Amino acid sequence: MTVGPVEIGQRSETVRRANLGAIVRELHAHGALSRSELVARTGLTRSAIRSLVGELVHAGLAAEGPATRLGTPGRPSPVVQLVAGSAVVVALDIAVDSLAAAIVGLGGRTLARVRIERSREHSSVDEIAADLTGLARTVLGRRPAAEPVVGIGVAVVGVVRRSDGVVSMAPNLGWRDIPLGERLARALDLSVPISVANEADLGTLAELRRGAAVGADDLVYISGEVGVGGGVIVGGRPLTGIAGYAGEVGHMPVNPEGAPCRCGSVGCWETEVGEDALLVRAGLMPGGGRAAVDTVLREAAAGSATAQAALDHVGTWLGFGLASLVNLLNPQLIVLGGRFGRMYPFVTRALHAELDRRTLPAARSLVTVIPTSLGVDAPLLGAAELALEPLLADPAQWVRPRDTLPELKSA
Amino acid sequence: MTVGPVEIGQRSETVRRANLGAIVRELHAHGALSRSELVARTGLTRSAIRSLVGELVHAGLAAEGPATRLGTPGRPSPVVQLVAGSAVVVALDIAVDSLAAAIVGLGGRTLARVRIERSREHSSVDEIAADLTGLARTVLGRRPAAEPVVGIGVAVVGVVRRSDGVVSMAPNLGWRDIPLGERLARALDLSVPISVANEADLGTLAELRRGAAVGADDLVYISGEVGVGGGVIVGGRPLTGIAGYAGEVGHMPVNPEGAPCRCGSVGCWETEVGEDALLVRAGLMPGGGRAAVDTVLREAAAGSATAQAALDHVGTWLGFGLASLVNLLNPQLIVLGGRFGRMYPFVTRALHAELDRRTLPAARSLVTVIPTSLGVDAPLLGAAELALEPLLADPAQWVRPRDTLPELKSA
DNA sequence: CAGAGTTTGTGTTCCTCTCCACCAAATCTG
DNA sequence: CAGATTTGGTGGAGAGGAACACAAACTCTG
Repeated sequence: MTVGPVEIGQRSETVRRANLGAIVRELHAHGALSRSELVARTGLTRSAIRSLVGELVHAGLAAEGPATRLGTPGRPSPVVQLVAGSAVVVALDIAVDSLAAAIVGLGGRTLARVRIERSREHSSVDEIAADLTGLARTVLGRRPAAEPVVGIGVAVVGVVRRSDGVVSMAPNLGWRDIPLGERLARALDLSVPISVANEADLGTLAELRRGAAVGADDLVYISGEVGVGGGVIVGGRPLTGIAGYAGEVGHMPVNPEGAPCRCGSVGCWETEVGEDALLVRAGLMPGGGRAAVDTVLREAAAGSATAQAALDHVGTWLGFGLASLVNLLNPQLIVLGGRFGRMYPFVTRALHAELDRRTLPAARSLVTVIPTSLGVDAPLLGAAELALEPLLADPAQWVRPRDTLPELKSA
Repeated sequence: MTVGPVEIGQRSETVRRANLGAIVRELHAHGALSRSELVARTGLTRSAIRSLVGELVHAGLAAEGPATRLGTPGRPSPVVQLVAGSAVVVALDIAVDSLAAAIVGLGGRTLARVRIERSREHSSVDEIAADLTGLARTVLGRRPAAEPVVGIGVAVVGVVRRSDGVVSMAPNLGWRDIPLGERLARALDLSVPISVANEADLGTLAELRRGAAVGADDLVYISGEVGVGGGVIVGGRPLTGIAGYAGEVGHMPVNPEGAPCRCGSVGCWETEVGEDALLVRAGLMPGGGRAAVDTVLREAAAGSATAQAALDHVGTWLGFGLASLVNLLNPQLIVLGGRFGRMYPFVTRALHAELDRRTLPAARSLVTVIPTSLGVDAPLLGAAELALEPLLADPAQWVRPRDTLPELKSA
């Protein structure tokens, strides 16, 4: 219910921008809304809504449709909707086992999407950049019309410096200090801003905007893939930290007696709840990927004590780590994503037992743990949201400024 | 450099309010500033600054003094300063071993202050409320003139629900679900808003505004008293969580094999780095308080291997827990407060070694660990800042609205 | 010591945005 | 079908900040 911080030193133009942004944000989040609903949601007057919506319509960003019959008395209110084709972004996802690209329009509609499997051997920047460029061209070709592209968002399994899109570390890819943003910007050659962020952080954003966490302003998302990632929403805003490295929950030290971690440390959370920890305890080979995890789940469902013990181990340690997060962040919601989402029914008992044991009652009573509602595409959707952010924050840039009012008056 | 989030649905009045707030906030944070410095800092024009400062002066919240000679060419700019006596708050602090009260004026000047020792036996709400009321009356009597009181801020060693000032748990006081805000409001009978918050959270705020962390928008503060508390600043804003319970770092589980904690859990961070952990390892009796800690530090300085080993243990575990926070929050600064501030020189080696071992290099390279620069009064100052917050956010409420401009014109 | 240059305060004018009041339109209810 | 209710449209009013021109005060230079 609040928009981002407004810079000090406001002018009337700033007000217009903020109000336009508020309207676009509401429409982006909730889909079609009648004018009167916009009045109620934003607190703006009918006159202001009329003027601003008129401007959006004139700029082609929004369209007004006929009123929906509600059965209530009073003049029906026309329904306003963002035009998905008025501005689109390219979303890219570099996951451990796959690459994906999508075209997503204003309002959040996916206009085109493609995902390919990726062998873990081919992880050089050149190969991945080339593959992604190909995917991007594919989806750009598949979009219905020549919708204008206003941004590129990239999700990547690695630690990313937000300011310039440098991947400072990605163990799954073997990358260190790779200027991914720059590389992809050059390869795609679209001359629009490019934003790169961590896959889990973007999954969190997607969950907040389109998934199970809509409306949860204080949120923790844990993504279990090969490694363990996470994202945090604080007061409705993504937690980035000073450089964008925040949310690396997988490398919280939890066990002083633990096993060595890929990051170089010992006893990281990931070494207890990561994919390989589960597989090894279940008697399987490490590195088995998603299929192996599903095997464990099937075995547990069939009554295998070994499989269930492995899942209990993961569940207990999940609860152990989550207890830290609950006591530290006092979140409203914890969303388990990635493999954890599928494991959820098998780990929930151990997880909750540990959480009950180790969290402060006050904070415990307010938090709910749920599985993700988005599939593998969560980071991809989050990347789209990230790329759309500038447009939502300041739609005025895309609105032709001062020839709307006379036209409105004469119309 | 940013003000708080502005509600959607802005009006011109909102703009004025935000700009007035920005000016007051700058003056509150930096003390005296010339008009031209205000222009530079806020981005507002000279005209706007003139009008807004004029209004503040007219309302008595600010005063303009003669220009300071800078030796630079050009017309000198008058210096604007907040009038500390124009609005004051009552700050209260319920610490483990002491109670304190202060009168703090706009701009942050402490006009009166008193602190008394408290025996740990007398911890009932009635006793503490009575003592605090007495202290408050004392400082209110000592203030120079009859400055108007605009708020009350309370720091307490316990977990506090921000919305209504209920202390949900305070092991040091033996409290559970105590409506402290309500009790104190009734006892003080000042008919001004009262805000209650955790002592460490308020220490963090004080450190951010008045201490070693000025300008650090992503900050972690760890306060070591009998227990271990903490506060987090994210993007310049205090992290509260959904109900205000955030920052309970003392109860992050860190050691599955650890000792039982007062909170009912096992292996909390507090059980490894808290006061008693140090004392017992140094061969002293637990519960010795500040004096006992100082004894350990003296012994270590004198070369005692036992004392230094105990400090190394604390330092290592401090680093272990801080590593979680660094990987999770990617802060710019970590401030060690309370007993940790005094321990700093003795634990820094072990702490940094552990931090180096367990944090992601990217995040590690950006974070600095420093001891606090504020003394025991940090929470008290933070309580004052908390109580002043509404005034800073919207000084327009305290400004007589619309009789300034005519006067300015005729003057 | 005087004039040039620089910086800042002052006051006016203009622009933009929002709000308010009134009227018109569309729908439901009895 | 008439009244009630809700909402949209329009024009005027009010408020706030920006831009501009001018005046004032200070430093620097010769």
